[in-house]
Parts: sequence; C-alpha cells; structure tokens
Amino acid sequence: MKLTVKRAQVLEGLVKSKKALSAYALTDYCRQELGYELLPMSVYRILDFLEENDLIHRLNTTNKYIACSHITCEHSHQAPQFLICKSCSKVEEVSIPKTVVASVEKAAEEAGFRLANNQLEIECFCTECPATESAS
Amino acid sequence: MKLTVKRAQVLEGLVKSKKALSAYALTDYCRQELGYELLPMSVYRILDFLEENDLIHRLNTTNKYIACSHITCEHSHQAPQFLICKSCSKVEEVSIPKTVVASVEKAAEEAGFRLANNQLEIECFCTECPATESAS
DNA sequence: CGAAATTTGTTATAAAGTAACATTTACCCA
DNA sequence: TGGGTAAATGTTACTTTATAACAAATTTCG
Repeated sequence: MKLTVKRAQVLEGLVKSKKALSAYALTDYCRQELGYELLPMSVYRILDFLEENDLIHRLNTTNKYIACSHITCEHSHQAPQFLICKSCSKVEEVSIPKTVVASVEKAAEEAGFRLANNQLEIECFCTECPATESAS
Repeated sequence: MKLTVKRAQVLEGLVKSKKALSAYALTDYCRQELGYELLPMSVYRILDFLEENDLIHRLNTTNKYIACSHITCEHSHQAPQFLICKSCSKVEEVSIPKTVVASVEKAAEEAGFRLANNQLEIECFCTECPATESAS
C-alpha cells in the first residue's frame, strides 16, 4: 500500500468535508482548492484504492464517498453503519448493536441469502434539515 | 390514481421479471416484448408513479426497480427490507422483526437523526451465485 | 362542448461510471 | 548504475443513469 500525494490529497478532501462527496465533486475540489485537474477516471481509481485500504467508505445509496471515521484508530473495523441525511448529505457513522446486525443476518440466511457485507445505509434527515419528504 | 395501459404494462414487466430491472432495461422490454418504443423519460415517469402508489420499490443501492411483493395484499405496507444479490440482481423482500427496525431507529435518534424511511437494502449473494467478492 | 388537468412524446443534455490503451513514475536487483 | 518490471496516473472515448424543458395528446368534468 502506497499513499501517494494525490491519494493523500483526495483523502484529505474527504476528511475536511464533513459530508459525503461524489467523485465529480472531488475533481472540482482538486481544481478549485489544489489548482490542478484530476480527471474523473483517476478520481475513481484513487477512491477504489482508498476504499480497499479501509480509509474511506462508499455509500451505495447515494454514490458518494466519505472518510472513515476510524482512520486514526488502531482497532480493526467492524461493519459500518451510516445515517445519511437525504437533504444535505451529512453522514454519521454509527455503531449498531451486534445483536441487531446478527438478526439481520439471520433473516437473510432464512431467505437463502448470505450477506455480502454488513454495511447498512439508512436514509435520514439530520437536525438541521427539515423533512421535506414525509417518512414512510 | 389511474393505472393506464402503459403503466400497467411496465408494472407487468416488473412482475414477470423475478429480478430488479433498470429503467433502461424496461425500455428494452417494451421494444422487444410489447413491440413499441417507450423512451427512458416516459419510463422514469411511469416508475415514479408506480412507486408513489406503492406498486413497486426503487432500490437505491442499485438504481433498479422491483415489483412490490404485496401488490395483491390488502394489508397496508410496513417498511420493506430487501436482500439484493450483488451478482444476479435477484431480490427477496423480507420482513425483519420490528424490534430490529426499532433499535436501528433508536440508534439514529441518539445520533440526532430521524429516519426518512425504514427501507433497508442489504447486499447479499443468493444461493445460485458464488461469492466472487469476499464478505467484509 | 370546451377549459383545465393529466399523461405521454420529443429533444437535448447532465451526471455517474468504466473500458482500453498510453505514458510516467517508483522500485528492485544484478 | 542501469535497465527491467510493476504500479500509478493520464487520455480518449464511451456506456449507463437521470432529468430539464417544452409540445402534443388524452382525459375529466362542469
């Protein structure tokens, strides 16, 4: 694993942003804040690398990326769960009790599926955003 | 609410398919199986309509759509949970115990978020698909 | 009937993601 | 130290997903 300058800069962009960013938002970040062009293709590759090395998470529900909140920790990662604000993209990485995750897994197994990962993404509204859509 | 012919045909396409389909896959379906062109814009509008009326679900993690497994039931919908095969897009709509959903909601509230909906999408592999990626 | 609302058509384009190949840079070791 | 290999990044082109804006057709209902 090699954290090159560009990879570190993309990671830094995600760390500094308190919310989830798309790959294209990160190309904008490089242009505007760092003063060079990093094309989408390169951004995607760097994001893939950062994700493989557990430095960031990809949010499947929104096609955005966020820095892992445990970058600085030593302890190994357990499955992440995310609360994602539908309105402003603010993300909180929370820890849901293992028993809860276990019962999700159990429900899956009973239906003949095995989990690909334990990542849960939950659509929310944060305190600063009014719920423009009603909860279902 | 008005279930026009085209809306019913799109819904029928989703019901007949046992897996999740993208909007563009549904334009192909109309061309190949029904013999007319339904442009993507129209498909998206119809999908929006069907979703608003609880006849289908949109899977945010995969940008695909699936018929609601309770179309024929009378009982009102509770929050849906989906097991989605990453490999073949097969989807199972399951019912996860309310206590589990409640504890997810509790974790969200403690972090200052309120749920936008209770839909959970869980990435899996079904029995027919080998896990090409290892579970995390 | 005829006005208003709803549904569908049409065109163009934005946004998200990847394939394929070229070039550059880093690394190793004889 | 030079050169070969692997890793990283650049470049071009394209596919997939999604929506904006406006036009036409159809339905609804007084």
